[in-house]
Amino acid sequence: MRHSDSGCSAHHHSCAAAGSVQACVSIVPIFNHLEPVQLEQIMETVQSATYKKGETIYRAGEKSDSLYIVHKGSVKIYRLSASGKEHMVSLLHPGDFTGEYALFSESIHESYGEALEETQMCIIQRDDIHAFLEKYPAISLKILQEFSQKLERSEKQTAYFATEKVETRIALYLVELADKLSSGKTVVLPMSRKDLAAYLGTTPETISRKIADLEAQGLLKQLSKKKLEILDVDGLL
Amino acid sequence: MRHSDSGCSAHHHSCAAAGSVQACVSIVPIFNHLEPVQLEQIMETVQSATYKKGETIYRAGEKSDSLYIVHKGSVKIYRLSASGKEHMVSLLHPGDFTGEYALFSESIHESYGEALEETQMCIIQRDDIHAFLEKYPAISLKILQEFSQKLERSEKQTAYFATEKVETRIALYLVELADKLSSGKTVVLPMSRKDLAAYLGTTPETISRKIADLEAQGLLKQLSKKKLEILDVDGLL
DNA sequence: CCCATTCCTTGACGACGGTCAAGTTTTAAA
DNA sequence: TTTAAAACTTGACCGTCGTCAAGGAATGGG
Repeated sequence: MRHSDSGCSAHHHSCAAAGSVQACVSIVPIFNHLEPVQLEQIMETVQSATYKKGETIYRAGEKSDSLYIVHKGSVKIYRLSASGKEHMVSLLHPGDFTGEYALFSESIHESYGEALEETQMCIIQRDDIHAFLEKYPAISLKILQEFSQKLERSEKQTAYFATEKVETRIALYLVELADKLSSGKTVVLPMSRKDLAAYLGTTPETISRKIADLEAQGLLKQLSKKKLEILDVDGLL
Repeated sequence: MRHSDSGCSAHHHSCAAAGSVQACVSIVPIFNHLEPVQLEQIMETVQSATYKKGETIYRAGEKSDSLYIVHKGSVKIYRLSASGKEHMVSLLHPGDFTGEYALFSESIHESYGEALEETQMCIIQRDDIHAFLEKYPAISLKILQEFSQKLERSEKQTAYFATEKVETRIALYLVELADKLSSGKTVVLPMSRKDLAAYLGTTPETISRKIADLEAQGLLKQLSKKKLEILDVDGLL
């Protein structure tokens, strides 16, 4: 097992030896089913890094050779199109990970990772992951499960873009959010209009307008910029 | 290893015991690196089925518990949106597979599979696959590679839909096709305008119009309905 | 070969939503 | 707290593209 320390000395973000990193590994679905002994082995190889709000974690074009797990904070993954438009791929919270592509083929990042707040990441090198997979094949199955779920969601997402108009995509997003939070009927938007637009493939202006329209139709109510009360779920669909 | 014969007796498509199924397994990237002995074991568990043009292989809502590998012919995978619009997810050719989601979690199909011509499929049951993965962990790595590639492509696809307008998507599709076929500058569209529209998230009318526009701009030339000569790759991008 | 069906193309029209701009509110930094 | 910057909203305008409709081309079965 290689104890690489690359990625720390040469960067401006702060790094730490694996200290309270334990939680980081044990909250990830990929690893959280493992025996304590195995967990400990993995934790020995984990790098930790913290990023300030707005700081870039990786950028498109850079070599990609590690798995990033969010420990604390949140991370925005986005792509830039040839025409310079931003598309947000996903928003990562503690326990989520990124960099999967790198694990199984030499590759470079096609997306950007950016901390949305003070964020701590756990980083595992590809070679270390490979060693674990050989040692504990059960991990492969877990990763395969995660991958197939991600794939399923990504294809569903693509289908939405291909077949639904913006208003429908926004409505679907709000309903999905309400389901996920299951916080009654009040939804808290987890990001700015700009980011939401980048996620849903539209513009901040259209988001504002459509939410206003939905409110005018009596389907929801804006409690504040970020807080919406869903009044009629079926009407939204 | 279980030798299920479900899916044959009860259906109207024709089935066959594993006969000339050998090629089927050995052409798949997932398996083609295995030893002959291992290949043979897998082949013993393979079901074979043939479908006529237009025949449905599986539909959304059905239980999903096998991996489908295309042996001969071609298959269209598509989704139907709530509003009834069709989105083509992919077009499968010999060596391609589908049904991956099912392999790692109890699940039902979210898409439809339809034979576009006389097609022969090889079918492997989930339980059999699982047994192989435990026996030969190397297969997991291969599948993980395939998955991460599919995931990468799917996210790129989503980004296109989110950020590019229809004309750009069509142009990008043509260029990609030209690259893949590497057949000089002549491209043969592998599907009808209707299917192409379902793939690119637009309508047959718009496809016709945009291709006509591109021709008017001198970027390509229609040799026939399905044959296009790319005149200016850079102009298309 | 003929006919019916499906596929493709083109036109007219309008809706959806992107862009630009201006004004307002919120946020964060000094 | 004050001030600058960023975020949000709303209006006006217009380009892109989806819809509906009609005519022509290609395809396949009898």
